[in-house]
Amino acid sequence: MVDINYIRENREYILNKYAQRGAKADIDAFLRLDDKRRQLLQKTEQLRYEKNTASQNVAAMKRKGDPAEQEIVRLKDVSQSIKKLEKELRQTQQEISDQLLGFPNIPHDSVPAGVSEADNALVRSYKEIPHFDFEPKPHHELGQVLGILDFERAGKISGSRFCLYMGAGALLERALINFMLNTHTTKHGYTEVLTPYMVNADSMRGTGQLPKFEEDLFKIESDGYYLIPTAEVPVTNIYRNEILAEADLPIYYVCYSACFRREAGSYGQDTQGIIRQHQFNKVELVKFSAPEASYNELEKLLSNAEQILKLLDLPYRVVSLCTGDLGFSAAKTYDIEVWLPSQNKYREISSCSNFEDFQARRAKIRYRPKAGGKPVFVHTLNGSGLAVGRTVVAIMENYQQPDGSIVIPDILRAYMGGMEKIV
RNA sequence: GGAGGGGUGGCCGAGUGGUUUAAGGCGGCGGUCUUGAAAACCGUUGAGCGAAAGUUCCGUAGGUUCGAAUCCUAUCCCCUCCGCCA
Repeated sequence: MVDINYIRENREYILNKYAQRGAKADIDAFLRLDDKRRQLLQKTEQLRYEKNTASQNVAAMKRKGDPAEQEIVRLKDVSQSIKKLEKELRQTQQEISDQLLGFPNIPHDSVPAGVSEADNALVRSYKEIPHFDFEPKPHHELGQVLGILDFERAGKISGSRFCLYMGAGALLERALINFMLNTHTTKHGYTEVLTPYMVNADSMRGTGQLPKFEEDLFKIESDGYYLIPTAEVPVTNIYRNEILAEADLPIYYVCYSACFRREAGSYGQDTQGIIRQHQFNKVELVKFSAPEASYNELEKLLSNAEQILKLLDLPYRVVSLCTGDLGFSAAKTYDIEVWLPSQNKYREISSCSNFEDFQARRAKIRYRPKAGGKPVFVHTLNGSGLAVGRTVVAIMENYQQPDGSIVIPDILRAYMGGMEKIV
């Protein structure tokens, strides 16, 4: 959520930034509504003041035994007016907050301007694009031949965009989860958490999935719960409606979770293999930071995620998303893209974002400055560290051998009972 | 699923229609005293909106009333017992 005062005071700047984003937001209509609200509020409070003081008089008169009927009759009118005004005020406020919840975050000034993926800026890349002496196969072919991925039976059990891992495939997925968690907890200073996979609507609103992106979520209609599309939701909401101490910051959490996405509107994309699934595993990094430190924390978080790919020795590049490609809640996002030989291109495997106070404002996550004074909204950040299924894809494709077997990266062997190769 | 009990400030806890403008305690902060500390004593101590006056907030949302923490309705959460259950 964007600060309403900030909108009031920086109309031009925001119009410009939203234009860069390609966001449709009628700021002027919004500001007119805000004016109306403040007028209503003033009138209401005046009347309430009158009511409160007069009510005390009635109480005093009654105590003394004086007749108060005349005053009571007059107050009846005042009370009616207040109710009318309050109703109008409530409606206006609701309208304002509805609109405000629909406004996207404002891109940071360091974000490159652009309209689409093609305008994203390359930050750096790691490792040469590998050359194969044979035609590299896609992971789903390799997986089916090796008997570690079974899409047909997954379709029978659930439907399309689900997958069934067998044997060494399941073990590889589990090994990666453990490897990632261990690396982030022991080398990068994150605290491990394990959260619910079903959350309420307030949590979804807090991180920005609701109200705008309901169609992307799985909902448990009978109970009003939503399946989390990322651990970002439950982990960020740990501190919803709380005031932290400045000494608590920064907070680093790492969380493994299954993630659930409806993938509405992506029909026909990545229909083969496990690139795009309704359910997938992810290890997520989440940070709560003081505002002045958050961009430095973003760089550190990004390099923590990159470290996983370096340890697995997979080729990747980092891009800074342009204004037009930025997600709704993010002020700045780096994507890490891993090389997939079968597609002959880089594919997203992690997305690392600074949300500044956009989520904190929605979720009311604040801290009290050491120096004293009013509570301040924290900055929230998160990034995949990494998407596990896509890491499996990258390993299978980059470590495949001419005979269709897959060499296990050194660092993972200890997590797989010493296994060196999937044959 | 059934029966009961309960949600009040950072925490505990009083408050069943009108000086509650939320008592009291703990904790925190400041001070007195002290070589320093503890103890004791004194003071202070929530959030939102507003330039301010002021106003709102007692789980949440409605309602009754001139007036609601207090009464009514709905709803969420927590606890106890019973049933079911990994």
